[in-house]
Amino acid sequence: METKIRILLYEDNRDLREGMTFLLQATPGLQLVGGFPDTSNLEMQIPGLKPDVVLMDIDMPGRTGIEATPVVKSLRPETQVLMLTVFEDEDRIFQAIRNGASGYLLKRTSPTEIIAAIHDVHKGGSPMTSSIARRVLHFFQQEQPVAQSKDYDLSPRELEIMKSLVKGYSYKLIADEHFISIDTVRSHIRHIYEKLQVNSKTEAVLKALKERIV
Amino acid sequence: METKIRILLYEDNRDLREGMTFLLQATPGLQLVGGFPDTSNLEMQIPGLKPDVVLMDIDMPGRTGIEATPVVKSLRPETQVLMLTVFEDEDRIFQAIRNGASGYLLKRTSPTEIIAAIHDVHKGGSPMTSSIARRVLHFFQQEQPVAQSKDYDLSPRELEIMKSLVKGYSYKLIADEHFISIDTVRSHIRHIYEKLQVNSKTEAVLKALKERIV
DNA sequence: CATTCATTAATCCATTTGGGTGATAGAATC
DNA sequence: GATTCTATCACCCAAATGGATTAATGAATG
Repeated sequence: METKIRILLYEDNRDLREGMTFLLQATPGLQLVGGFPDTSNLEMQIPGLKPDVVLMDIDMPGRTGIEATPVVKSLRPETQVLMLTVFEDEDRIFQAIRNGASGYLLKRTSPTEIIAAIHDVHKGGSPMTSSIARRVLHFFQQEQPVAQSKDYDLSPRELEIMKSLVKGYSYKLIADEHFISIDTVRSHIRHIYEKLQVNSKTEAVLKALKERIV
Repeated sequence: METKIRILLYEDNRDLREGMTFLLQATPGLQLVGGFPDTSNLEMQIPGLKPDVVLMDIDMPGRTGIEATPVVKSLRPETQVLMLTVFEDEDRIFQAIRNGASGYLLKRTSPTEIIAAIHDVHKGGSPMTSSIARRVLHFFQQEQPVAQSKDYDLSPRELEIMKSLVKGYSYKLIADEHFISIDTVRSHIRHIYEKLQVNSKTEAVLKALKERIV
């Protein structure tokens, strides 16, 4: 065993924090470098303690774990944040993930699995309680299945124009971008509308995004 | 142990298929109901064999596992599809997930873990190799962190109008939808543009979607 | 009570967009 | 060689949109 994984713990519940502290200190290969009940001193603690992995509770007084996560990532991008919480609602899961969390465990996870997850996240994996993973996958599955995503058969040029539309450009801008006249742009766009069965820029853009045409 | 989990296997490599067959048959609690080298007879096999869990390879002759997955889900929605493959590229991962896969394991996963994953997916979880999970999370992290998602301070009414814009409605439609005059709609929309710092419907809709205002 | 904000509405005007129609040239297909 | 598809451009017209301004009402805030 070369260097130990440096762990920093944020958890406001005293019992839980002490339990985790005990667990982490008793585990070879891990080094607990700190444990705090709130994130008010993140800006000092992260650069000072240089943790490899931060175990982050969500519901804490002051700055929540969700708000603290992007701060950790900006202070020290190589630090991996592992959420360890009781919340299982999609909102909080996705907020945590979008904010830079690399893993998401429920507190009922066994000590063995928590230790495994710490190693896992440190190696570049993303440990997740499987019910959390299901919710994450569910998010993707609300979109169109790719196999039956219809082919609208846009020509190469029409696709380019479509992309410009999705950038929010006006006809004039698109014309300048592609060095063609505005009437040509309009001509392409009319063909696009016909193929997509829409009749306005906004509808076309929405359809293109939803059905992943661009 | 009440009823066994019914497993169906699709894998074109003969050695692998036989190895998996051996493993699955030797495991109590699981019942292998079939193993095939291609998905050409899905439409007969799924309703006939009523599998609880399908183990699906991606790269097969004829219909690939990615194309077969939505067919399985439409033939028998309660069947869980577990991808078992060597491909680790984001495209295929996301295609499989969007098409309805409930788990995604790499073939180098150990037999013990594969068995655990089958139980897991059958219980409603989503087992994923942690490197796969990392890629999935990475997808979300390309978006704006929520904590610093600016608050554009739209009024309740403006938010409603915004939502209608995102549905692709014209001014006239929005007016009808909310029983107000088209001029009122225009008034709200101008305020929205000012707050979002944009100056067209498409830009507003794109910004609303990207920054999750709606 | 004065001020601010949200909601409603209107008018004027310029620009953008959408629909109809037609036309030309080159490439590809049959 | 005829046909079809793509990309280009043009002209006309109507409808939709965007910008500037003004204003009345009511609710909320201070």
